[in-house]
Amino acid sequence: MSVTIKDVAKKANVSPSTVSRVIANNPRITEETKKRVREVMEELGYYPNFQARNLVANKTNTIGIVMANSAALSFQNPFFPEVLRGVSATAHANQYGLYLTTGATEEEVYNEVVSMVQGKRVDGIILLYSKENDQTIDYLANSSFPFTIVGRPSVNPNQFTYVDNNNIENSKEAVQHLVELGHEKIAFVGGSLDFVVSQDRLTGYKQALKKAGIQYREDLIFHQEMTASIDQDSVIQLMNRSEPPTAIVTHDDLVAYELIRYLEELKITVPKDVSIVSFNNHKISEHLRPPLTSVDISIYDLGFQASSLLIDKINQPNIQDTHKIVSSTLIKRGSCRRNN
Amino acid sequence: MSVTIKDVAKKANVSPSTVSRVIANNPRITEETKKRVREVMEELGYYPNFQARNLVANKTNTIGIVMANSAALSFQNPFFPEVLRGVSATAHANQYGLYLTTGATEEEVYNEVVSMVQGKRVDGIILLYSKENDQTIDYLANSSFPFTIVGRPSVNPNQFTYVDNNNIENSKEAVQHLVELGHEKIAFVGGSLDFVVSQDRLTGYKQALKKAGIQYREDLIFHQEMTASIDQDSVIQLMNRSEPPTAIVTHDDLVAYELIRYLEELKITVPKDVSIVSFNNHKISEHLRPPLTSVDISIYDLGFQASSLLIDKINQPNIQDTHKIVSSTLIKRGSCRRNN
DNA sequence: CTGAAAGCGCTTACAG
DNA sequence: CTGAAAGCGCTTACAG
Repeated sequence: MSVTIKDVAKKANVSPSTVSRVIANNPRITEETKKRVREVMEELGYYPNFQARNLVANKTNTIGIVMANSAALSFQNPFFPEVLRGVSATAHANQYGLYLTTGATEEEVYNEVVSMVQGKRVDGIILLYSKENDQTIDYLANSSFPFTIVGRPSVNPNQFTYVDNNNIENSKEAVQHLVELGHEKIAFVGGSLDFVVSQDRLTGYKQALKKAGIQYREDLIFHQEMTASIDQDSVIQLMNRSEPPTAIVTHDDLVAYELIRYLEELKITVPKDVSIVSFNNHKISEHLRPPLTSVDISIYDLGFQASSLLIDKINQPNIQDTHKIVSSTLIKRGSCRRNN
Repeated sequence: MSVTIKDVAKKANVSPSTVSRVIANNPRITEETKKRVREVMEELGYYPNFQARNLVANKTNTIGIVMANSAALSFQNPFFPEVLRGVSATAHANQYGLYLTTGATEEEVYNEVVSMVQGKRVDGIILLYSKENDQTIDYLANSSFPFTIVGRPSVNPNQFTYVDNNNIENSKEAVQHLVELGHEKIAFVGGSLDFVVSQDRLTGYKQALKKAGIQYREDLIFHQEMTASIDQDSVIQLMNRSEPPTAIVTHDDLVAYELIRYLEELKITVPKDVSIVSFNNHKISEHLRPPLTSVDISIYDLGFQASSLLIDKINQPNIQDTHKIVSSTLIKRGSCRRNN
């Protein structure tokens, strides 16, 4: 079998306890002993068994990453790799590994989370989403287990530690940009309203309209449930309205490009006939035609901060719940034009 | 503290061994006893401690995912989420979780892998890349630890279990497509030559040229080291050659679009002036302008199969090494045109 | 069909 | 400064 602490102890003529203390770099051990033990460890190729260590230390040095609903869908969301990149940076700097849920349904994800927590598979959890009436978040909230959320919790925000953008403000700004360009018929294509981010953006949209004295029209609002793809028929419907929009707000750049394509098939050109503002500012959006006006929500930072806050919580269990608002910027490019 | 097997045993008036057997659904336990024990487990909210179970069972039900060089760069590669989606599907179906490396350098990744293996943190490993002279792959090859590779190993392929596309053939086909359209000056923008996939595609490129009787020109070959972005200066250089290319093969769709943008700045239009064939067939490529001719390499499948093969290896340690070639298709779209 | 005991590989008071 | 012992929460031969 593998080399254990006993093998090292025997060969170095010390007790297993001493070897353990050398690994922990306990100051009460002589430098001399340490040196000798370390040489033997090297020689034998000793590596600590994580399971044994985790069991007694009650610590795993692992962060659990929980995706919304279905792993499969999350992987297709351009948000995911970028937020993970941010999470990974902090995790790595603090010697944490990453454990991913793979559940295909909300129910499965919930069960995975419960077993991660109760089974002590991870030291803390990052929820990559915030939605209403989510049993996973309810469970965590009642568990006193360290976790952070990417997104504003739907209720009692000051009882949670989370990171978020100011989504209401972002959306308001995006719409105001269109209003300033003379648009009044502005459609809104958002994600599922179960997600708080979608709710907030819709709120910002409404606020901007109100401020501009524009009547809110239900028939210009769309919500994409679940899928990462937009529905072509909805686009056709939308543009066949008696008063079709001259501008559209979408919730992701790739969705925006898909939309642009469908508009094109209807002989509608962006930005000539319709202006578009989007969210996420995908790396490729500045290089595409038309270059997309998009809100950069600092996805990397969201992940980075969520991970930092979580590690703080793990290390200081009684730390107060807090939140961080990550900055956003509206990047103006060629997908918007003054409405004549 | 948490509820343990002992608590359940006491309350159910059985021994811890029996509780353990109920968890394992051991057929030698009466249905009656099982029922009673399960009720108590439910009542007490018992969940098995993974660390303890893993320690004694010497099994973690976790797959380690190893990315090339740097986690940060891999996260930015569109290949990553899609291959992970495939891996996740099989893993989930077989009740495995996913553990991700976060290393920032090749050295760090190597150390993470060694400690994952020796520390028994995972049951098997999927290498998401194959490159030459890689200490990680060498280590795994000598360790008799279950692992699979996404990509053809650079040496002794039949001593490894891996999945791959037929990259030589794919590349050859892509180039032949351009040749058939009358192109002779065909540039090649590939990834770092350390990666076997890049080598194979270059080989396919050369084979296609040779077959068509076209002279190979070193000055039309570019390799992107590490980064996910193309270098604008290289594009300028390339197009300022005395005999600039009329067609370009790139290794990723998003790279292709970035390239197209830089060409545009030089007043070079795709496909009018230059045709482009790419790899990966990104979901968005059919919706963009120009729609990209791209080789669909079934990334999801690569992940799915790599994961399947790995789980087979974990369950049957003496299974023979094998490999799977995943199909690819050249998807013809609007980025190529006949050379006049 | 079930239990008592040993053990997985560590860590950590408790002694000395 | 170091060691012997107990214990983390499980599983699994070995008995009966």
